[in-house]
Amino acid sequence: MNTAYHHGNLRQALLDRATETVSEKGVEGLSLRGLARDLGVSHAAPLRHFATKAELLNAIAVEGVGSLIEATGGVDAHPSGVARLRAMVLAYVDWAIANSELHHILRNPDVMRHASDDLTALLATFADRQRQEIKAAQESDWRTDTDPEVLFLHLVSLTAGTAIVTTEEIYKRRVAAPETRSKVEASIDLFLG
Amino acid sequence: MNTAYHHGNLRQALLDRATETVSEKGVEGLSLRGLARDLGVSHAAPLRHFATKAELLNAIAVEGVGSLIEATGGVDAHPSGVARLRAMVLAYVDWAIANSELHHILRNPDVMRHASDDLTALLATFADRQRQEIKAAQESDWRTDTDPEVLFLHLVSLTAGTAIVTTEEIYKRRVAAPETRSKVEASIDLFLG
DNA sequence: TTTAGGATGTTGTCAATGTCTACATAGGTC
DNA sequence: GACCTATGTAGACATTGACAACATCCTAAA
Repeated sequence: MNTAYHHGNLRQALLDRATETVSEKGVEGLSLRGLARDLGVSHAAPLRHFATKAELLNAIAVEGVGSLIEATGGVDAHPSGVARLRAMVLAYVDWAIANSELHHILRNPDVMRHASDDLTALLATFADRQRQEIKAAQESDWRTDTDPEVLFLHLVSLTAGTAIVTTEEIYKRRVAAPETRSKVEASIDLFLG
Repeated sequence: MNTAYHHGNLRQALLDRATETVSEKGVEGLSLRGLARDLGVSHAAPLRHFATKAELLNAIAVEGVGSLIEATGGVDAHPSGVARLRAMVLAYVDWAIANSELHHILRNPDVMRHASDDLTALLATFADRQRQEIKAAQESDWRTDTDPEVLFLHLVSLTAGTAIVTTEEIYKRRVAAPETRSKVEASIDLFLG
């Protein structure tokens, strides 16, 4: 039960604290030793759970994508294909806003550079879901004359782009405030409406 | 005349080599000392030009945005507002594909975190240009019934998203290949058409 | 109940790195 | 020809990622 030795649950504590630190000070600002200090363990303790810094970042990303998939999963209640698509995009953006630290980590090339098989598999799962929703929407008579792959490209671009623009500091200030959320909906509806 | 001391033009050499290194090994993989070794100068020589690693990365980003602005600048020849908008978006995406290293650097939170005033000013310039093109397009009768700020949000999201999706390893494989370029055009036209 | 073995932490160590300080030299200016 | 500044060098230090050797707790098999 909640086993573990001196600490209790070091692995999860590392993940949590690391997520905070990265969102505050970036990947550069994250150090395994600093993490160990924060949690009151010895400098090498983290290595028992993550052999390398990249491995830790990757684990955070896995958690993140899992959370994203979960957040965009409660979509099945909606009837029409387009409504589901819309709900999914908005759920994505809302998730990115609510979990901007995780979202930033997923966007960080230095994290994705070392993506594990687990992680890429999860991302593939999510992409499949998007493709599937496109198909369903087309079957319910939405943009039936357009190449599904073009719609997919558009969806992914727009979704990722919107999440970034509403989330990253550099854009946030310049774009869409105030009333960001309602503008996001209007923007999405340019595609889905 | 190509002045300078032992090296010749260390500053530019640092920028160039650093850009290469970052695109190969990421920001984490970039080290000032490694850079110095590559260029055959002493370990502290780079500090004469960039007091800190962040400063170097920032300088690269400034170069990058400058190049982007230049690349999207040859747009004025086009007549209609929408055609100009279209040309600008495609120029952006093409630039991102042709200069994916620079594009990645601009997308890296660890770079943007330390953005200088110069850099943010350049980015603001680019954003202004985008806003202006939207206005021109609306004046030539494109989507006149839509809030310009919503169009701006949509444009920025779609542009950034498309560049990312066609450029970053994780997406590239899964989206739009083959014939990426023609799909990109088709996707953009869903918005501009 | 004891005990072997794995999981988890600790301490010690090493090379590499960012950054600082003190020193050297080249080139242009008065 | 004597300075001054830009540029580069040499040395030093704290921090870091990573490895190895050792310690301790926990569990399951005997």
